[in-house]
Amino acid sequence: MDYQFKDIEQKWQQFWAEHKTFRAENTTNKPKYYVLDMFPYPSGAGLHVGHPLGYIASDIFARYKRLKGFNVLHPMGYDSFGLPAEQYAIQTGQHPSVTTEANIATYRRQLDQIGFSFDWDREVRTSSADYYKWTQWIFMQLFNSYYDKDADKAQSIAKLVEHFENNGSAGINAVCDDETLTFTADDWKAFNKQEQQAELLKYRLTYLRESTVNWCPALGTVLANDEVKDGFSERGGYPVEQKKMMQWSMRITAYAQRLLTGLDHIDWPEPLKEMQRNWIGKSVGASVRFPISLSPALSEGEGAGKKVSPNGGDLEGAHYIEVFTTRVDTVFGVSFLVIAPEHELVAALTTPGQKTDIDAYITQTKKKSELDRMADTKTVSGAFTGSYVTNPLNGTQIPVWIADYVLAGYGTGAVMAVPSGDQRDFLFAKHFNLPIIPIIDIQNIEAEADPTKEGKYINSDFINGLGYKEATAAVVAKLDELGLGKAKVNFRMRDAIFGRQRYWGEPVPVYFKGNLPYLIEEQHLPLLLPEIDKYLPTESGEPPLGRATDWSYKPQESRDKNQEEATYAYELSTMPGWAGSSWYWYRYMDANNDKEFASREAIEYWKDVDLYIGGSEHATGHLLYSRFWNKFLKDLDLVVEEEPFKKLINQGMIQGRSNFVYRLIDDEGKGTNTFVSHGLIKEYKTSPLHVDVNIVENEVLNLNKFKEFRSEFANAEFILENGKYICGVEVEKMSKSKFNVVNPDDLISRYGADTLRMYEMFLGPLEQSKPWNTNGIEGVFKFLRKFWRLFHDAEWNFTVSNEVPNKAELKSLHKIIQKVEQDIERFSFNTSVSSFMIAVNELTDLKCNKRAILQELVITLAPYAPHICEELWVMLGNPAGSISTAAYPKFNPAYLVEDEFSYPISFNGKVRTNISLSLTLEQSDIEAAVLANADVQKQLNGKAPKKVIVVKGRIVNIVI
RNA sequence: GCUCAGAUGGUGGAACUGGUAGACACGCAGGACUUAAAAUCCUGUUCCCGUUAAAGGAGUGCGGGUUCGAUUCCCGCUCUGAGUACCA
Repeated sequence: MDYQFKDIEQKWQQFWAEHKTFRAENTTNKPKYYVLDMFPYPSGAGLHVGHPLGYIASDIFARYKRLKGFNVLHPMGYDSFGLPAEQYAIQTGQHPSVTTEANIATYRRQLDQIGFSFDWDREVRTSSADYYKWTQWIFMQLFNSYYDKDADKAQSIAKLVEHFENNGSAGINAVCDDETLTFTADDWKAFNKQEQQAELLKYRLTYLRESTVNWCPALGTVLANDEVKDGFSERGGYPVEQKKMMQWSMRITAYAQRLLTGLDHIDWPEPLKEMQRNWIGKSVGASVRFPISLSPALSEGEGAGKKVSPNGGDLEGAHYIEVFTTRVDTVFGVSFLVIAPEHELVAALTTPGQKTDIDAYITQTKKKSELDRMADTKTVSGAFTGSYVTNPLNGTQIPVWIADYVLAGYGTGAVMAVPSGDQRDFLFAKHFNLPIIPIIDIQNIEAEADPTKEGKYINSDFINGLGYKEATAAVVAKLDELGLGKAKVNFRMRDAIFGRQRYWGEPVPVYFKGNLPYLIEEQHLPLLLPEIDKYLPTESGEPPLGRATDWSYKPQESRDKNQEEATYAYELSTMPGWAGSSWYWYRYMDANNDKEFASREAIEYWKDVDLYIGGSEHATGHLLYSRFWNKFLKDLDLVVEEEPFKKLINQGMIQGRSNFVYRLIDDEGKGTNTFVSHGLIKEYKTSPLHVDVNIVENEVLNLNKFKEFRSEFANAEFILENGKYICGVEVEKMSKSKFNVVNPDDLISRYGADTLRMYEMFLGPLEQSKPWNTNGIEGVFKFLRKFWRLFHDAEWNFTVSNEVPNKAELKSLHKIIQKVEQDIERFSFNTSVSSFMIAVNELTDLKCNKRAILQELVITLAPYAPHICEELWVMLGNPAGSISTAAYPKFNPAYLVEDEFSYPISFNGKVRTNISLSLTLEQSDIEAAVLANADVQKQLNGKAPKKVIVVKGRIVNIVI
């Protein structure tokens, strides 16, 4: 029979499912290998050809590792909580679980027909209660923990309570919202329960606090920083504004340093690590305190000499402005201070004379949206508060300004401005006519600031004449001595906002008593998502869960006593999309466990993910949060590895490749029904028009299908070149509106899954982004037919011989055995596909149908094209399904050695002659033979060579 | 602006640590088979010059360098893509 891919693929997919061929065991003697894909959000659109790219690569790798004798865990699931299902529910009233279910069914069907070797017994769905029970459970562990800086790990909150009871706040070195509050053990005991809870909330790793959040009015919810791109929501592209709200947050900042150092120990792409480093944004510098001076107006007369703010307001104990700087060495160049318009001391620092200016400026800043503020980086603006601070090192009076280029959210929201060394400060100083003090001898500050670290300091008191390093050390030491500054590390990363005002997410297992959050009892997990009638926020602006009729908690004690009155309202917001995906790889280890999130045994066996394949768009979201949760779970000794994903590969994005037709424009400028082929558009006036890529083949438009494409084209006429209509091409995002979506289902029904799998790999390097282009899939399909033909005679009868293979055949086979092994280990699947084509071409030329060769070839190809290989494997007389546990053929380098070899010799770098030599010659003989060769002698022309270059025992170049 | 990645035929792309650039595939051209088409198979295909065959020259974004020898290493530049952006 000819190659009938449809029958073959259906047969084997069914076989694998029925026999659970790819089930992974948690107990075996084999070494483990965990291959993970980023699980998909099941969207309504289904899969397009870009989605399976990474899955195919990981599947090849997983199948290959099985052949190499590993017990491979290769699971799949769905990240099924999320916005689109909810938006759809709002529009249609359809419950999100219904759409989600339907979408999962589509995904499953599409995944199955590509022939992946997933262990479906371990499937997880983040939206199913037996999964999110454990997401809620981990939330509870976070709530019950604080970060101990001395131990550098998370600890139980009970330990903190114990410490407070015995020692008060003294001796606690923990990550906390408000480090200034101190109390004794007696104070603590005197606090009532409410006050104690309020204090503990400042330490908990997940906590509730009023914070500025990214509020998206269109979506009616807050978004995390990584979900906002350029002032718009990542999903939907709606505008995002800043708003103060009580919000759940995750204290990821406690882990900033560990998240940073951990990057050095994992095998991830460097660009991705770099993105995480930038996101964490560590800067090493110093904090410096500038004592607030009396305003000149108040330095005489009534109130003179009193530590009050210039406008008579209370400074609440703050007698200085604290700034963060990475260039403390430039402190003598400070000519003004700038604080953010939102800075808490602005009101207190504003003198009566400056009040109008400052108020006007603040109003103006507030009006500017976040987006304008970002776009407008050219204009210099600001206002003088009227107040001064004192330079702690030389007593200079320094004016305090406000300006929106200083961000309230970073550092202390205040900067010391050094116009000679910082360009923004320079522009500000020029604009407002403030002094610019040169502080380094080689500085050139004619036209712009010069941030050099070379040269010697000038105008800088005790560091004059020093270099950068010594100066920095000297300044830090001096500030430390004065108690006005110290070395400090600052991180850009903020705590992650954890609450979402949405319905379709995990309910937060928390109820409120006296406005403070308390955890529900563990035996009441999971806290099920309630049914509601509509998915919009309530009329009073509460999140959708506010619509639930019985959304309140009865603690166990009141349940026991059957007390009706003791019920407490549950939290109304739900968890963000990243909650469920921040630990899912552990669930796969023990997916059906209803006692624990995963058993200790399972975790100790599988440990971590050996290979993770997914897109780089998750760099600062999922991949960072996952590392954070993993480290937390490690601190609690619930998991065994510090980092969850040992090796990570980013598959490139598949872009769309749009085709265009060119409509002829008539003299009046109106579009006609005539279309001009791409090569001729310069000679006509035309306008481009997207055309469905599925009716274009190798840029040639199928004219009949085009006439059916839209009714208006039924009578279309064409101006052709060489009898064909050639379409234009452009690379764009894959989207329905651009008619460039290629559906894997179509390709599979035309060419089969094996062809699709190999073609996706053949397209180019896995990690490179590239436009999808179906041109060329024929080549892979032809290859598989050729491969099939190797096992058959001219009448398509299965015919293999038991003859002993000859040297040429063994050479072809072992070349491919070695190549595939090397390529898979290097993740360069595309060149392997080429090598298969070469091998099969060679064996076809040799008319080789020998069992010994073909059997091994089938195993080698099986990870790429599993269906056809399973079929041939059985035809070769092996038991069905056993190919997945076969052993990868052993490479024997002896077969690659040739009897005779030929290679080129260059003279002065130019190739002049080709030489053939017998391998029976000894190494030394080879060199002599080359020099004695007639062609070589002719080139040398009787002279002795100046130099002879030998590479791997061969003379490759002779310098005359 | 900063950080990172990249630039090789008509196209996708090969070339592992510097050693015959363009593997493999697509496309294109020619041929075989066929009444014809499709499918299949064979041959050619970096460019220039030339041709019966040859022989020669140039060539991996641009300019320089190191080297017997550079797509590969170094310096400078141009362009493309990605991330990030008043981060003090």
